[in-house]
Amino acid sequence: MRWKRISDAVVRRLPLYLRVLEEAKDQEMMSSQELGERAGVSPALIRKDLAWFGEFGKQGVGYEVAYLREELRKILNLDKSIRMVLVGVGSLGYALARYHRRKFLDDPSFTLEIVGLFDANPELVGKDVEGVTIEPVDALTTRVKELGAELGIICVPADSAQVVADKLVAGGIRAILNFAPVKLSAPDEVEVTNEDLSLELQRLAYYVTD
Amino acid sequence: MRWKRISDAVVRRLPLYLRVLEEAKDQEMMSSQELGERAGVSPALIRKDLAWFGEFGKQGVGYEVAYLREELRKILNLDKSIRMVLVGVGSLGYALARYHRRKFLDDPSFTLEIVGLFDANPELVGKDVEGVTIEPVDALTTRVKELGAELGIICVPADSAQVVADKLVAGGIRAILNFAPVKLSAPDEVEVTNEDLSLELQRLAYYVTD
DNA sequence: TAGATTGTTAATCGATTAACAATC
DNA sequence: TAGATTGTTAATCGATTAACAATC
Repeated sequence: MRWKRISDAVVRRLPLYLRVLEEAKDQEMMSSQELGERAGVSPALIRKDLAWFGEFGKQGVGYEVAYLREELRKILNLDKSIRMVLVGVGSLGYALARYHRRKFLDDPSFTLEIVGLFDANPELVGKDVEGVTIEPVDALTTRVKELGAELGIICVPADSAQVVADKLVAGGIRAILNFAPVKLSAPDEVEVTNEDLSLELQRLAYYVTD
Repeated sequence: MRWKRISDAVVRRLPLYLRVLEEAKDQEMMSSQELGERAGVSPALIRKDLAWFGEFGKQGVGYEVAYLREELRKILNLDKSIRMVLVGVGSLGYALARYHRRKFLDDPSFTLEIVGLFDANPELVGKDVEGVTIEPVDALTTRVKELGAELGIICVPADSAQVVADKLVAGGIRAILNFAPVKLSAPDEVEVTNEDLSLELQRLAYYVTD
């Protein structure tokens, strides 16, 4: 799958469409109209987004739910297993690890697997979280290589986040989800998403005017 | 403070600017050039963003760090206390509650206060998290009113998120940060932000192509 | 066939960048 | 004063919407 560079705005909506299709398992066909209503997006935009990747619909009829769902899974690489590591098993890291491991163990169609957990605290090392043992963060780079991990989740404090990111990158990670409140620097090939909850709350405070 | 409707793209950047200014406490002045580099935004955009709210700089010199910082705090309502409630004290809710309570108790300039915690599980009710006691979710609406809460954080499972949101809205909440994997519906006056971690991971999977 | 809906092109809208006069 | 940087306007860029021919 080698498409031209697709805008992030487009990619961001695809998982949303996928979710709507997965929630409509009972249904045979779905129009861009209906998909749009359920996803909160205009029908024109949905057709335009999908057009970047091919032609998936039938004029006069709409999209075959099962077919479009599988095509979206392929586009998003969700048709194959994706290995992830999570670094920093504090309360947030633990919550995320537990949630995703459970989802992975429960649902065979959920292909995002946490294969490694790491922490700098020796007291946590050796502990088990839903079938994965916490390892020391020192050997992160080599372990990422050994595990073949492609996606990293950072839940460490702000001051160690960049060091961890560098190690993940050195280990060959392709994308990072960062919960530490810092702007990480990484090579252009590595996709970094900052999930900064403090920033988000401060933003919402703006809307709390009397 | 009654500005015309400011674009969300603008508001979203303000907390970022604020953070840079807070990290430069030692510094007297800062140009849009420098602020831009540190925040990862072009200098022109910074000047344009700030221009929506007034004139804060001096030509030929730049911005006074302490002054702009306080002005941004006023714009974002961070100069006054903001009361929040969090609903759903599972592992994610617990992690967020603990993190924010500690930050609030540690740092006197951090004005976002979690004043109420709620859960449907009777076993959790009565438990304490960093000085706040978990209450039953039944009385949510009246408790939100009593506490004067303005901002709500939803960490309940997907199937109860909309019910909780409705109760928060009925209680007079102004903004919601939603971690449940569903698109919530709420009146236009209520600002809803979805922090959907599964969607985010699925999006990142797109960038993990070989 | 008649009705409906796609894929796609053109029009619109909004956000970012470039440029520069004003001025500290 | 000379140099620098703001605030602001005009130009550009990109994303969304509207419209419609193609076609199931």
